[in-house]
Amino acid sequence: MFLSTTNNGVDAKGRVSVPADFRAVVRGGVFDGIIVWPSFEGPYLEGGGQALMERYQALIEDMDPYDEARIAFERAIFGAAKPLSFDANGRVTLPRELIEHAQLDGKATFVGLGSRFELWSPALYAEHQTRARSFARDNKKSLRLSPRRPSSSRPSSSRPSSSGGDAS
Amino acid sequence: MFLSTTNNGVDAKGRVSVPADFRAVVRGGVFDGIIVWPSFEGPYLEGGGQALMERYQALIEDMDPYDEARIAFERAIFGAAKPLSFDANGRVTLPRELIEHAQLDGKATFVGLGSRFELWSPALYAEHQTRARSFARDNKKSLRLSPRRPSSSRPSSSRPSSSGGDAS
DNA sequence: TTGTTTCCCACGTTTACCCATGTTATCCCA
DNA sequence: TGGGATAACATGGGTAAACGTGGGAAACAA
Repeated sequence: MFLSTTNNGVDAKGRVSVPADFRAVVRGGVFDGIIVWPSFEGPYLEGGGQALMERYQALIEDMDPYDEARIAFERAIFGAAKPLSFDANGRVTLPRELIEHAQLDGKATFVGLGSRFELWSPALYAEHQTRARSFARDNKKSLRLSPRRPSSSRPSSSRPSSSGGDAS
Repeated sequence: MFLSTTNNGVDAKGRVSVPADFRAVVRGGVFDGIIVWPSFEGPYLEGGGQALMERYQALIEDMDPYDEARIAFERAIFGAAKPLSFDANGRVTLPRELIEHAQLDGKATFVGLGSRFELWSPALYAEHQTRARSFARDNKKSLRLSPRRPSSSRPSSSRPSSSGGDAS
């Protein structure tokens, strides 16, 4: 699981050290590296291991072969994704397009997000963070613990809670 | 898996370098090359390795023999598909009709789409790329990662083979 | 012949691999 | 508990191989 935030340098060749924790997450797959693509939400990159790509592929292959949404996703995700393999020291070389998209200039911030991660220019990330914070403050009321599991013994809905194995 | 987008040159002889990553995907089959056909959706080419063709064949053979859609697919894909073998440097020579269909003029953009790829004129692709990205952004909610299906133990070549019509 | 296609070689650029070094974190033992 | 040794990590740079590209000779068809 990709966790926490790390700030690493990007040298003149576009190389950046992937945090050791992140490397440990993707270790073991046939492809020893990460897969990175430009976000279509803003000036940052998204990434993950090969397993993440395979999950996307499984999702997409469930759609109709010539569905418009399917083709759009294929082009937006697979078409823009770059597999970046680790060198002997755990670094990857970011292609120029990705550096430009994220406006990286000597530094890059890895943000772990569980099943995937993001790569930001530190300045842009700080800005994004403050905005996200104030957004969260203004909208915190909508962040209640959703009706995930009414574990308090009140059988309000007639849902027989199919998987009852919540042994935590 | 075909990933990322690459822009390569098409010389006067119609030769174009297939990206090394793409070559690695199809390596190992009996036919050392790619199979390309004109898309019936627009001015671009579609392609893949021999394995992709076999998957299409399996799909089509599941349709009724005289289904109009089946005949159309057979003509559009198999009838127009050209196997292009690599030369010593990993290039293929595009036939004239394919170059004309995709309106290639000196440059060609390979777009990896997971199990297959597309070949575009860079200018035409740039146009479609922006559309695909905004479409994907607007519809990304339909791409939920969470319902991870437990049946994905075998990533590729999901040949059902249970219905015994497989008389090879 | 003339035109087309296939094979071969040569070249510049880019990339991946290799080795070296400073710094931080971790461990062990006094 | 503190300090030193040691390993892990991040970083910098040089070199050889891979990659994309161009052109020409030989084989083939018209």
